[in-house]
Amino acid sequence: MAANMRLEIEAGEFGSNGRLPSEESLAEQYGVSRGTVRNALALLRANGLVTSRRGTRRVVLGTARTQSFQELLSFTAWARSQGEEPGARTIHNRVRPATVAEVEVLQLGAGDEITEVLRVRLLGRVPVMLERTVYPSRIGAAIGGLAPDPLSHTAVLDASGVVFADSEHTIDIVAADPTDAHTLGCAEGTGLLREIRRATDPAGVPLLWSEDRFLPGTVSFTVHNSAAVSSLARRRGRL
Amino acid sequence: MAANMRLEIEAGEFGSNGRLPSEESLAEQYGVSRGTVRNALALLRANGLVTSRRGTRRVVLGTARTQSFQELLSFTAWARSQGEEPGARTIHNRVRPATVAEVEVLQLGAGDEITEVLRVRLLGRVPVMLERTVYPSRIGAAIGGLAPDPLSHTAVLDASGVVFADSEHTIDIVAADPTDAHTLGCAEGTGLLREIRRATDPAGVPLLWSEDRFLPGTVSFTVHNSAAVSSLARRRGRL
DNA sequence: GAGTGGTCTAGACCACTAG
DNA sequence: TAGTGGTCTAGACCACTCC
Repeated sequence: MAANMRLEIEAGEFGSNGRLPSEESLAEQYGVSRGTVRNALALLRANGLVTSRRGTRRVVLGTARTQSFQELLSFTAWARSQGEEPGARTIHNRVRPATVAEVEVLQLGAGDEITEVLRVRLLGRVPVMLERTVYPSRIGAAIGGLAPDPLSHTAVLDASGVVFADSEHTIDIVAADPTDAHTLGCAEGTGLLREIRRATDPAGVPLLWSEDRFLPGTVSFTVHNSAAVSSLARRRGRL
Repeated sequence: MAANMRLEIEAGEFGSNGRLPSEESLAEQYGVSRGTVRNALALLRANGLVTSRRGTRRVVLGTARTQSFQELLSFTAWARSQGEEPGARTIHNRVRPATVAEVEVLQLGAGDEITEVLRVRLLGRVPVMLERTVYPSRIGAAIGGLAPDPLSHTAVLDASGVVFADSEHTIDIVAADPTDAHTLGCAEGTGLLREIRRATDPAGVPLLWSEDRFLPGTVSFTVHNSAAVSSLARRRGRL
C-alpha cells in the first residue's frame, strides 16, 4: 500500500517547510506507478500536510493535524487521543416517537420511534459537555438494553456492525438553559460551544443526530481547507 | 472539462438520495475516460455531495453545501453570498514590529514589521464581528496606502497578485473584552464565537493571520467529513 | 454471478515554475 | 529550457454488494 508514504512524511523525513521529491522519483523509490503516488499525495494534501502546485515540488506544511473519523464521532475515542480519561453519566435514555424535525433529519416515516440519550461527559472527573443524541430505533435498539453507563456508544455500535461513513458537524454558540446550567455547573445564559453532528452510513442513511454543548474553554475546532477542495461553510445566523 | 459534471449533479439531475450512473456509463456519456470521471467524483465526494462505496452505485447526499475558498477568506465575499450587505468600519490600521508569537506563526525574522488592521464588520448596518488581521509587511504594504475603508482587503490583495492557496480555521469561544463589548455593543464577558484563520500562498508561505469575534447568533460553521478523508480536528482547551 | 467502485499500471501531452 | 505537477487515456485485476 502506497498510502504508507504518509507516515514517512509525517515522521518529518523531509523536514518542516521542506520540499518533497518529485512524483516520478517517489514512484521509483517506492516501486509503484506515478498514479499511485498521486493518490497518496492527494490524501496528504486534503489533510493540509503538503502543498501542491504545478511547476514546483510539493512543500511540507508545518501545520495541520486532523483527527480520525472515529475520534470525531466518539467522545470516548477523542478524549483518549488527547490523553484524558473520558467519563459519562447518563441522565436519561428513552424511546419515544420522533418529532417532525427528527423525522426530517433522520429520514424516518411519520410516527417512527427514536432513542434519545442525554449524558453528561467528563474529562477526568470534570464535566465538560452535555450530549443529547438521537438514534433511529433500529440503531437505538443496539444500545437500548445495555448496562447503565457503557462509556462509548459508538464503540458498541461499531461492534454491532453499524458502519459510519460520512458526517456533518455544525458549530455555533448557544446560551445555557436550566438543564445545561444544572448539569454542567455554569450560570444560566452562559455561552456554550455547540457541535451538532449528523452521521450517515455508506449508503447515505442517517444513523445519528446529536447536539453537544461544551463549556467555554474546554474545546476548540480546527478545519483545514485549500483552494482546490473545501469542506467548510460559514452560515448566517443560528442553525 | 469533466469536472462540470458537478453542476449537473448539483442541479438535481438524479434527485436527492438518488443513485448516480456507474462510472463506466458516465465516462461513455461524457466521452471521457473512467479515470477522468473518478477525478470529478472524488471532488464531489470530498464536498459531501455523494457517497462512495465498493460494490454499489454512488448515492446523492441531500446535505452538504460548502463555500468557496474565496468566501471563507473574505467577509465581504461571504456576506454577499448570503444575500447581505457587507460593511466595515476601521478602528485602526498600523505598522509595528511583530510580537514573538507573530514571528512564529507568520514565519518572519525577529524584528520584522507587520501591518495590523482592526475593523468592525457589519451586515446591513448591524455590527456582527470584530476582525483583527495581521499581515507580513510585504503584504500589508499593498493595503497600507489605501482609502480609509476599502470594503474587501482580500479583493485588493487578489488584484495585487497575492494568491491564497491554503487556510486553517480554528473555532472556539472567547469572552468579550472591553474593546469587544464597546465596538460590538454587548456586555463584557459575553461569549463570542471566535474564528482564527491562517492563510498561506501556494508555496506554503504565510500571508495572513486573523482573529474574528462574532456576536452569538450571527454565524455558524459547518464541516463535512468522511471516513476516507477528514480535515477536521477537535482540540482540548483554548487555543 | 454480474455489476460496481477501489487500486494500480504505463504511457501521453500540457501548463506552469524557476534558473 | 528543463523539470514539475495537472490532466487524461486505455487497459487490468480485485473486493465488495446484491440478486
